[in-house]
Amino acid sequence: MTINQDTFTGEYSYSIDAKGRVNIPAKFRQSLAPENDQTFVITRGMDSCIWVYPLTAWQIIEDDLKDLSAISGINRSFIRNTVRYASSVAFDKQGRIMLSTNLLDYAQLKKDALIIGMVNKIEIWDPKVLAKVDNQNLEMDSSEYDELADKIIL
Amino acid sequence: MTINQDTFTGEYSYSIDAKGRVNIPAKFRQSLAPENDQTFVITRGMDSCIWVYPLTAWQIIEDDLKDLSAISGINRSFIRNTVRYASSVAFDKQGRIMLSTNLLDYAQLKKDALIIGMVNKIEIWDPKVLAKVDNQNLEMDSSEYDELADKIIL
DNA sequence: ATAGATTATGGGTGATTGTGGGTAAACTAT
DNA sequence: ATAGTTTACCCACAATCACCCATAATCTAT
Repeated sequence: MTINQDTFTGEYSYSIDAKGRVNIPAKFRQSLAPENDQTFVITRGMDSCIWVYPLTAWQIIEDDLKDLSAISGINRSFIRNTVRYASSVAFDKQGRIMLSTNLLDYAQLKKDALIIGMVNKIEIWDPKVLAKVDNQNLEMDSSEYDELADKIIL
Repeated sequence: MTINQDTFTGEYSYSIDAKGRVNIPAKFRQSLAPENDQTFVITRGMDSCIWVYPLTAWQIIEDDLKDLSAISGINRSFIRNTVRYASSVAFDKQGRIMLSTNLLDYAQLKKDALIIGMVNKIEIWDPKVLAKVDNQNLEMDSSEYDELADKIIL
């Protein structure tokens, strides 16, 4: 039950209420380190989903970004698309966070939300959108995939 | 009887109760190293079965995944597919773990469960499903087998 | 073989969790 | 300022889960 702190795994399906709130799975809340002060940073993901970081993890990303110059296009793109939409949110007494309409639109979220632990962060997906992306990934060149699978032995 | 820690062999047949709980064979619980805190990580296996890892073994996998940059799409997809169905579970005072309906459905488990030691992990099968897969494997020639091993991730 | 311990399986109950909604404070734009 | 809107905080309730106890079957050691 006590996994590594600030580490998230598993898939959970929740619903977004009329006010734009989603529940953060209890397991995720429990593994969130106390230093985070029950706070996450939500932002646009690089896929059509919302990324949710523990506050302290995000602070490290910000520090790293300060050291990056804008020479690399990927850096500029990352800063523009990711940092730009980031905001910190604490969860309420019921364990929910509020999502801005901006982020909801970006991730095409309506009623149902799929919350997936991605080890160091959390992703919030619309189920249909994720299914589509999954299919696209199946068609992707698998040699890189095999390389990864060689490194990480299950 | 001094076996290696976190090493599992043998086949046991158990029943899943109405609440979705299965017993972990006493021998397996005893060989689980104390650092695991009586905790396993369960996830989808290859074929229609559930994989059960000692917690510390899974943490090594997670640590490897943490080193992958999320800028690469293939990395994100790999991480997502690897951890998506994983969750950590401690066994209760009677030595049982709870299986989510998601995993039960995936492995087509109903009442009877076959628990098999796979050296570094444990597999949970529905007896009929395993029998079918065994037959398929007999019909497969070894060249197909090798090809598959290259393609299938994990 | 017998007694004691361990194991497998079932169930009960209080606590937690997910979800909805209410209300008052804070903010916006006229 | 005022009306309208949004946000923060509170309460409620049903469903689920964690934790405890009970019992029968099996194993262990004398």
